[in-house]
Amino acid sequence: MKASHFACVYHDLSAHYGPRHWWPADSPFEVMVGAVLTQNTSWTNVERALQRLKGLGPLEAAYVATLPAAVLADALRPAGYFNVKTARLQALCRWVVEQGGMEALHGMETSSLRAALLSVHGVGPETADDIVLYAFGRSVFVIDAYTRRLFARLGLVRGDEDYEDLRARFEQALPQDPLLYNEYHALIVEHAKTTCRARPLCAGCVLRPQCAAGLSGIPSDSDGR
DNA sequence: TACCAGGAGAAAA
DNA sequence: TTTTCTCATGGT
Repeated sequence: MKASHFACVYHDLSAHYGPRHWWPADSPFEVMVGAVLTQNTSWTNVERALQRLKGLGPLEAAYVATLPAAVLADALRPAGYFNVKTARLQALCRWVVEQGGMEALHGMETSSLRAALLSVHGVGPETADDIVLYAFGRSVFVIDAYTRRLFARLGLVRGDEDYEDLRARFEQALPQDPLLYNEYHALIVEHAKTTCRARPLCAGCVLRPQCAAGLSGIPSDSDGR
Protein backbone atom coordinates (compact mmCIF):
# COMPACT_ATOMS: atom_id res chain seq x y z
CA MET A 1 0.00 0.00 0.00
CA LYS A 2 1.36 3.37 -0.96
CA ALA A 3 1.47 6.28 1.44
CA SER A 4 -0.20 8.44 -1.22
CA HIS A 5 -3.38 6.39 -0.82
CA PHE A 6 -3.70 7.51 2.78
CA ALA A 7 -2.95 11.12 1.93
CA CYS A 8 -5.45 11.10 -0.92
CA VAL A 9 -8.29 9.69 1.16
CA TYR A 10 -7.53 12.26 3.84
CA HIS A 11 -7.58 15.18 1.39
CA ASP A 12 -10.84 14.04 -0.16
CA LEU A 13 -12.55 13.60 3.18
CA SER A 14 -11.18 16.92 4.38
CA ALA A 15 -12.31 18.74 1.24
CA HIS A 16 -15.79 17.28 1.57
CA TYR A 17 -16.42 17.65 5.31
CA GLY A 18 -14.06 20.44 6.31
CA PRO A 19 -12.29 20.74 9.67
CA ARG A 20 -13.88 18.63 12.40
CA HIS A 21 -12.28 20.14 15.56
CA TRP A 22 -12.55 16.92 17.50
CA TRP A 23 -13.00 15.43 20.14
CA PRO A 24 -16.25 16.89 21.57
CA ALA A 25 -15.19 17.49 25.19
CA ASP A 26 -14.43 20.37 27.55
CA SER A 27 -11.33 18.80 29.10
CA PRO A 28 -8.80 15.98 28.63
CA PHE A 29 -10.44 14.07 31.46
CA GLU A 30 -13.82 14.32 29.72
CA VAL A 31 -12.17 12.78 26.65
CA MET A 32 -11.02 9.87 28.82
CA VAL A 33 -14.52 9.34 30.19
CA GLY A 34 -16.05 9.56 26.72
CA ALA A 35 -13.54 7.06 25.36
CA VAL A 36 -14.68 4.47 27.89
CA LEU A 37 -18.38 5.22 27.50
CA THR A 38 -18.32 5.03 23.71
CA GLN A 39 -17.05 1.45 23.69
CA ASN A 40 -19.41 -0.39 21.33
CA THR A 41 -21.90 2.44 21.76
CA SER A 42 -23.19 5.31 19.64
CA TRP A 43 -22.06 8.80 20.67
CA THR A 44 -25.62 10.10 21.18
CA ASN A 45 -26.06 7.65 24.03
CA VAL A 46 -22.68 8.61 25.44
CA GLU A 47 -23.68 12.30 25.50
CA ARG A 48 -26.72 11.49 27.62
CA ALA A 49 -24.59 9.62 30.11
CA LEU A 50 -22.00 12.42 30.19
CA GLN A 51 -24.68 15.01 30.98
CA ARG A 52 -26.03 12.85 33.80
CA LEU A 53 -22.51 12.36 35.13
CA LYS A 54 -21.83 16.11 35.05
CA GLY A 55 -25.06 16.59 36.99
CA LEU A 56 -23.60 14.65 39.90
CA GLY A 57 -20.66 16.99 40.46
CA PRO A 58 -17.32 18.08 38.95
CA LEU A 59 -16.13 15.94 36.09
CA GLU A 60 -12.77 15.19 37.68
CA ALA A 61 -11.08 11.87 38.36
CA ALA A 62 -10.70 12.53 42.09
CA TYR A 63 -14.42 13.18 42.40
CA VAL A 64 -15.74 10.44 40.12
CA ALA A 65 -13.51 7.92 41.91
CA THR A 66 -15.40 8.61 45.14
CA LEU A 67 -18.87 7.99 43.70
CA PRO A 68 -20.62 4.82 44.88
CA ALA A 69 -20.90 2.23 42.12
CA ALA A 70 -24.69 2.31 42.20
CA VAL A 71 -24.76 6.09 41.74
CA LEU A 72 -22.24 5.96 38.93
CA ALA A 73 -24.06 3.09 37.22
CA ASP A 74 -27.34 4.98 37.31
CA ALA A 75 -25.71 7.99 35.63
CA LEU A 76 -24.10 5.83 32.97
CA ARG A 77 -27.25 3.85 32.20
CA PRO A 78 -28.08 5.63 28.88
CA ALA A 79 -24.68 4.58 27.46
CA GLY A 80 -25.49 0.90 27.85
CA TYR A 81 -23.33 -1.78 29.49
CA PHE A 82 -23.59 0.43 32.55
CA ASN A 83 -22.35 -2.14 35.06
CA VAL A 84 -19.32 -2.92 32.92
CA LYS A 85 -18.58 0.74 32.23
CA THR A 86 -18.99 1.65 35.89
CA ALA A 87 -16.18 -0.73 36.83
CA ARG A 88 -14.03 0.46 33.94
CA LEU A 89 -14.53 4.14 34.67
CA GLN A 90 -13.83 3.61 38.36
CA ALA A 91 -10.61 1.77 37.49
CA LEU A 92 -9.57 4.58 35.15
CA CYS A 93 -10.33 7.32 37.71
CA ARG A 94 -8.46 5.53 40.45
CA TRP A 95 -5.50 5.08 38.13
CA VAL A 96 -5.46 8.80 37.24
CA VAL A 97 -5.47 9.66 40.95
CA GLU A 98 -2.72 7.12 41.68
CA GLN A 99 -0.57 8.61 38.91
CA GLY A 100 -0.84 12.05 40.50
CA GLY A 101 -3.61 13.51 38.38
CA MET A 102 -3.92 14.72 34.81
CA GLU A 103 -0.95 17.09 35.08
CA ALA A 104 1.36 14.20 35.92
CA LEU A 105 0.02 12.22 32.97
CA HIS A 106 0.71 15.15 30.63
CA GLY A 107 4.37 14.84 31.61
CA MET A 108 4.66 11.19 30.59
CA GLU A 109 6.40 10.11 27.40
CA THR A 110 3.95 8.84 24.76
CA SER A 111 4.84 5.14 24.68
CA SER A 112 4.96 4.99 28.48
CA LEU A 113 1.61 6.73 28.72
CA ARG A 114 0.06 4.35 26.20
CA ALA A 115 1.49 1.27 27.93
CA ALA A 116 0.28 2.50 31.31
CA LEU A 117 -3.21 3.11 29.97
CA LEU A 118 -3.31 -0.39 28.50
CA SER A 119 -2.61 -1.80 31.96
CA VAL A 120 -5.84 -0.24 33.29
CA HIS A 121 -8.82 -2.55 33.49
CA GLY A 122 -11.22 -1.83 30.64
CA VAL A 123 -8.75 0.12 28.51
CA GLY A 124 -7.91 -1.72 25.31
CA PRO A 125 -5.89 -0.51 22.31
CA GLU A 126 -8.60 1.66 20.75
CA THR A 127 -9.66 3.30 24.00
CA ALA A 128 -6.02 3.93 24.95
CA ASP A 129 -5.30 5.52 21.57
CA ASP A 130 -8.43 7.69 21.72
CA ILE A 131 -7.12 9.01 25.02
CA VAL A 132 -3.48 9.38 23.97
CA LEU A 133 -4.44 11.25 20.79
CA TYR A 134 -7.44 13.34 21.82
CA ALA A 135 -6.75 13.97 25.50
CA PHE A 136 -2.97 14.29 25.33
CA GLY A 137 -2.38 15.37 21.73
CA ARG A 138 0.17 12.68 20.90
CA SER A 139 0.70 11.30 17.40
CA VAL A 140 -0.97 7.90 17.70
CA PHE A 141 -3.42 6.83 14.99
CA VAL A 142 -6.72 5.43 16.24
CA ILE A 143 -7.93 2.27 14.52
CA ASP A 144 -11.63 1.73 15.07
CA ALA A 145 -14.41 -0.20 13.36
CA TYR A 146 -15.11 2.74 11.05
CA THR A 147 -11.48 2.89 9.94
CA ARG A 148 -11.33 -0.84 9.26
CA ARG A 149 -14.60 -0.77 7.34
CA LEU A 150 -13.79 2.22 5.15
CA PHE A 151 -10.27 1.18 4.23
CA ALA A 152 -11.32 -2.42 3.65
CA ARG A 153 -13.98 -1.17 1.21
CA LEU A 154 -11.37 0.96 -0.52
CA GLY A 155 -9.31 -2.20 -0.89
CA LEU A 156 -6.39 -0.69 1.01
CA VAL A 157 -6.48 -3.16 3.90
CA ARG A 158 -8.11 -6.54 4.51
CA GLY A 159 -9.88 -5.22 7.60
CA ASP A 160 -9.14 -8.17 9.87
CA GLU A 161 -5.53 -7.23 10.59
CA ASP A 162 -4.18 -7.15 14.10
CA TYR A 163 -4.78 -3.75 15.74
CA GLU A 164 -1.09 -2.94 16.19
CA ASP A 165 -0.27 -4.00 12.65
CA LEU A 166 -2.91 -1.72 11.19
CA ARG A 167 -1.91 1.19 13.41
CA ALA A 168 1.73 0.81 12.35
CA ARG A 169 0.74 0.85 8.69
CA PHE A 170 -1.16 4.11 9.06
CA GLU A 171 1.59 5.72 11.12
CA GLN A 172 4.29 4.67 8.67
CA ALA A 173 2.30 6.08 5.75
CA LEU A 174 1.55 9.43 7.36
CA PRO A 175 3.64 12.21 8.92
CA GLN A 176 3.92 11.97 12.71
CA ASP A 177 1.46 14.79 13.30
CA PRO A 178 -1.14 14.62 16.09
CA LEU A 179 -3.27 17.31 14.45
CA LEU A 180 -3.36 15.31 11.23
CA TYR A 181 -4.24 12.09 13.08
CA ASN A 182 -6.92 13.96 15.03
CA GLU A 183 -8.52 15.33 11.88
CA TYR A 184 -8.17 12.12 9.92
CA HIS A 185 -9.90 9.94 12.47
CA ALA A 186 -12.57 12.58 13.04
CA LEU A 187 -13.22 12.71 9.29
CA ILE A 188 -13.53 8.93 9.11
CA VAL A 189 -16.10 9.05 11.91
CA GLU A 190 -17.99 11.88 10.23
CA HIS A 191 -18.00 9.97 6.97
CA ALA A 192 -19.39 6.92 8.70
CA LYS A 193 -22.22 8.94 10.20
CA THR A 194 -23.37 10.66 7.03
CA THR A 195 -25.49 9.22 4.28
CA CYS A 196 -24.04 11.51 1.62
CA ARG A 197 -22.51 9.54 -1.25
CA ALA A 198 -21.12 12.37 -3.39
CA ARG A 199 -17.46 11.98 -2.53
CA PRO A 200 -15.33 12.04 -5.66
CA LEU A 201 -11.67 11.31 -5.15
CA CYS A 202 -9.21 14.07 -5.90
CA ALA A 203 -7.62 14.64 -9.29
CA GLY A 204 -4.55 12.54 -9.86
CA CYS A 205 -5.44 10.13 -7.10
CA VAL A 206 -3.89 6.73 -7.55
CA LEU A 207 -7.24 5.24 -6.66
CA ARG A 208 -9.03 6.80 -9.59
CA PRO A 209 -8.77 3.75 -11.88
CA GLN A 210 -10.24 1.71 -9.03
CA CYS A 211 -12.94 4.32 -8.53
CA ALA A 212 -13.80 4.30 -12.23
CA ALA A 213 -14.11 0.54 -12.00
CA GLY A 214 -16.83 0.74 -9.40
CA LEU A 215 -16.07 2.72 -6.31
CA SER A 216 -16.97 6.09 -7.91
CA GLY A 217 -15.57 7.81 -4.87
CA ILE A 218 -14.95 6.93 -1.28
CA PRO A 219 -17.57 4.30 -0.47
CA SER A 220 -20.34 5.14 1.92
CA ASP A 221 -19.93 3.59 5.33
CA SER A 222 -23.18 1.74 4.78
CA ASP A 223 -22.11 0.27 1.45
CA GLY A 224 -21.60 -3.44 1.38
CA ARG A 225 -23.40 -4.30 4.59
C1' DT B 1 -39.93 -7.24 16.57
C1' DA B 2 -35.32 -7.74 15.24
C1' DC B 3 -31.06 -6.02 14.38
C1' DC B 4 -27.20 -3.04 14.90
C1' DA B 5 -23.78 0.09 17.09
C1' DG B 6 -16.71 3.58 17.48
C1' DG B 7 -14.80 -2.57 22.74
C1' DA B 8 -12.88 -5.25 26.15
C1' DG B 9 -12.35 -9.02 29.36
C1' DA B 10 -13.37 -13.58 30.77
C1' DA B 11 -14.42 -18.17 29.74
C1' DA B 12 -14.31 -22.00 26.77
C1' DA B 13 -12.40 -24.80 23.20
C1' DT C 1 -3.49 -19.59 21.42
C1' DT C 2 -7.77 -18.66 19.30
C1' DT C 3 -12.64 -18.31 19.43
C1' DT C 4 -16.88 -17.39 21.67
C1' DC C 5 -19.67 -15.27 25.02
C1' DT C 6 -21.22 -11.45 27.83
C1' DC C 7 -22.34 -6.90 28.90
C1' DA C 8 -27.36 -3.18 27.70
C1' DT C 9 -29.36 0.99 25.89
C1' DG C 10 -31.47 3.53 22.06
C1' DG C 11 -32.26 4.19 17.08
C1' DT C 12 -33.98 2.36 12.75
